[in-house]
Amino acid sequence: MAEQPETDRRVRKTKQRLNEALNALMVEKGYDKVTVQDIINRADVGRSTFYAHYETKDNLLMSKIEHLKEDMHLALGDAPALTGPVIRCLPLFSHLSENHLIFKSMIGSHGIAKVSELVHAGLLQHVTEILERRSVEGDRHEVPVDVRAGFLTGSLLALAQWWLDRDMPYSPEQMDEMFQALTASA
Amino acid sequence: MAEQPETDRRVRKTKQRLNEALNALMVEKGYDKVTVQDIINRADVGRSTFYAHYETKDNLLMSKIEHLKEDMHLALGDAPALTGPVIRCLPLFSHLSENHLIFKSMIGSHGIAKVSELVHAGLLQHVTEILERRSVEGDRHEVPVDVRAGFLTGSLLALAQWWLDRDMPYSPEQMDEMFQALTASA
Amino acid sequence: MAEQPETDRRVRKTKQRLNEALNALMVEKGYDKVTVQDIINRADVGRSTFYAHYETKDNLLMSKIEHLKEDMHLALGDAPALTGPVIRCLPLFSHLSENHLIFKSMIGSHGIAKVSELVHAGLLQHVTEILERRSVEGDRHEVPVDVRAGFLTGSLLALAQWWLDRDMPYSPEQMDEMFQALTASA
Amino acid sequence: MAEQPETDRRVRKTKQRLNEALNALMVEKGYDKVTVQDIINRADVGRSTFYAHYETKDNLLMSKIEHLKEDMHLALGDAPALTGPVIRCLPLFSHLSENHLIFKSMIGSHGIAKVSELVHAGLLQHVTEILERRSVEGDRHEVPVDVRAGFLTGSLLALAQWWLDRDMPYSPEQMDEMFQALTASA
DNA sequence: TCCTAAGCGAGACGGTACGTCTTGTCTTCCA
DNA sequence: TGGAAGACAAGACGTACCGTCTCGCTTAGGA
Repeated sequence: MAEQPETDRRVRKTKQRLNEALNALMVEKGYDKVTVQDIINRADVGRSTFYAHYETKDNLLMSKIEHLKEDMHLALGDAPALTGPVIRCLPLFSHLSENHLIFKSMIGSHGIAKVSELVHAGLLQHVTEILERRSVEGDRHEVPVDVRAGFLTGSLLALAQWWLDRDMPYSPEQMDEMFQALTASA
Repeated sequence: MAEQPETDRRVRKTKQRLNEALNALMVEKGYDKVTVQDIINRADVGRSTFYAHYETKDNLLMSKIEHLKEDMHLALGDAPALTGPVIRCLPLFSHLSENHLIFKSMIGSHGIAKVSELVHAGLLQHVTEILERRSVEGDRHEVPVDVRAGFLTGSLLALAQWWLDRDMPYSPEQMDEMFQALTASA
Repeated sequence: MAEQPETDRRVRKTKQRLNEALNALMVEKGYDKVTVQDIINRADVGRSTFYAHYETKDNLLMSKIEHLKEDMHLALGDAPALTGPVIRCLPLFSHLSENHLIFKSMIGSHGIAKVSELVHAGLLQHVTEILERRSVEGDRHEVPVDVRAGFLTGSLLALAQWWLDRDMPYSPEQMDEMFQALTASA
Repeated sequence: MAEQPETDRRVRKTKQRLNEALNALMVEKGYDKVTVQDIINRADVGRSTFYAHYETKDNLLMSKIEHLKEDMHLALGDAPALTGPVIRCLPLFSHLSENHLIFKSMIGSHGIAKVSELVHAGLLQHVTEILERRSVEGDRHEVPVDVRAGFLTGSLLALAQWWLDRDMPYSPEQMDEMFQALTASA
C-alpha cells in the first residue's frame, strides 16, 4: 500500500520530524497559530526542505490525516453490524483518549474545520451504509435513513467534541454507554 | 441606549458601507478569503477608518450577527419549559428556513467556525438551564445533566447543519418531529 | 522639476534613510554584497516599506544615479568649448574627490558595472558633441572623431578609476594637468 | 610539477562537458544569468560532480581563461622594448579580432567584470615594467610613471572595448596606428 | 579474474535572500 | 478637532539558488 516503497530513508526521517513538530505545535498553540517557520524551527530543518516535501502547511496536515482515516476505519470495523448498536463507539472513544491532545487540537471545537469535515464525511458514509443495510433487512424506523444517519453522525461527533473540549471528564466506557442511552430511540 | 446621542450621521454611513462591503465579499469568495484591504477598497474607505470602528475583521462580522443571538432567544422563549420537549425547536427550524441562504453560509458545514461556536454556546447555556431546573424539580435521568446538555445541543446543531447543507429536504415541522423522536430517550 | 511636488514628508524621510543606508553599506562592503535586508536593517525600516518605494535594490541605486548625472552635467558645463582642452576635467576630479568614498564604490574598478556604463555613455555623448562641433568649425585631426571620442572618454574614466582605486594619490589639479598632458596629441 | 599528471580520462571528459555547457549558456543568456543548476543540467552531470571539480561558477570561468593570459603575454612579447612605442598593440588587436565574439562577451562593456579586471592587471604590470625600465635608462617625462602606466593601460583597454562593442569598425592595423597617434605625448 | 577505490548521477538537505502579502498602528491632513 | 487617507513596521509566505552531504552505481587498474 506504500506509495513510494523505496523512499530515501532520510526523506522518511525528515517527514517524520516535520510531522512530530506540527503535532507538538498544534497542541501547544492551535493549528491556525502555527507558522511554517515554527515547524521548521521545531523540526530543525531548512525552509526549502519543508517545501520540498509539502506544498503548504495544510498539505502536511492532510498527509497526517491519512493515518487518522485508516485508524478510524479499523476502530469502527469493516463489517456493518446488523444487530446491536448502530455505532460501536467504544473503540472510537478509546482511540480518541489515547491521543486526546492531538485529537482535541484537530477535532475539538477549536480544532481544524477541514479535519472535522473529513472525519464527519467518513463517519457519515459508514453509518449510512449500516442503516441502509439494516433497512433492507427489515429494520423499520419512523425517521428516514438519511436523517437518522445525519443525526447519529452529528450527535456522536458533537458528543466527542464536547468530551475532548472538557478534557474527558468521563471514561471511554461511560461515554459509550451514555451515547447508546441517549440515542436509544434513534 | 445610544452611546453618543448625536452620533454623527457619517459614522453610521461608514459602518453601513463596511457591512455591505463584507456582505458582498463574503458571498463572492467566502469569509476567510476576504482581507481587510478588500473590505476597505470595496467600501471606498481609508484603512484607519476601518480600525476606528472595528478592532478586526471578525469584529465586523460579530457586529453583524448580534441580532442573530437575539432572534435565537426569541425563538427559544425565555421561560425554561418545565415539561414537554427540552428544546422547542420548531420556531428555530422555521427561523432558519426563512433566511436559509444566510444561515447556510454562516453555520452550514462550510460556514464560519466562530459563528457556529457562538450559536452553540448560546444554545448550550439555554439547554443547560432548562435541564438543571428540571433536575432540581425532581426530573431524573441516568445520564448526567452536563452530558445531556452537550448531547442535545450538539445534536440539534448537527441536524440543523445537515439540513441546511442539503437545502432543507424536509419541512421545519418534519424536522421538529424527527428531532423529538430521535432524542426521545435523551 | 520635482516629480511628486507634494510627496508626504515622511516618504521623503524614508527614501532618504534608505539612500543613506545604501550609501553606507556600499562603502562598507560593496554594492553586490549588500542585501535588501541589510538596507532595511540599517535604515530601520520595514521590509514592505522598502518595496513600497523601490521595486528592487538596483532601482534604489538608479534613483541615486539621477543626481549623479545632473552633477556631472553641471561639472562639465553646458556650452561645448570650441577652444582649449576638449574636456575641462578639473571640476570633475574635484567633484569625485569630495565624495570619493561613494564614487570609489560606484565607479572604481570594484564598482558597479551598470553605473560605470551610464557615466561612460553620458560622458561619451558630451565629448562627441564637442568634437563634432569643432570638426565642423575646421578643426582637423588625423584620427576620426568617433575614435577620438571613445578614446578620450575611456581614457578619462580609466584614469579616474585608477585614481579612485588608489585613494587619490594626487590632487585634482595635478590629475587635470596630467590628463591634459597625456592627451595633448588627442 | 604537473598537478594532475595522470588525470582520469573521465575527469577530463567531465570538465570538458562543464566548460562547453558554460560556453553555450554564457552565449545564450549572459554569464550572470547562468546558474550552477543550468550548467549541471546542460552538462548532464550530478550536482556534486560539479563541486568536485570547481569550487564555484566563477572558478569554472577562471579555469577557462587561464590560457587567455598566456596568449596575451605572447602577443605583447617578453622583452620590454626600450625604444619605440611603449605598447606594441598590433598583435593584441589582431588577437582580439581573431576571436572577437568570445572577447566581446568577456571584456566588452557588457562583459564580465572579473575578467576585464584580470586582463587589466596583467597589462598594467607589463606596462609598468617597461616604463620603469625606460625611466631608469634615462627616459624622462613630466608625468610620473605610475600615472602614465595607469593611463596607457586604461586607454588601451578602453579603446579595445570601444572597438569590440562596435564590432571592429576599423582594422587592427588602423587601431594600432590610431592608438599610437593618440598616445603620442604619453 | 576478481576486488577495490575512485568517479559519478542523483538529489536531499540547511541556509540565505528574495519579492509579495496582510495586518494593526501611527501620523498627517483637511473639512 | 476628529475622521479619512494612507505610510509604516512587522513578519509570514512560497520561490530560487547556493554549497555540502550522503547514497548507490559504474568502471577502471592493480592484485
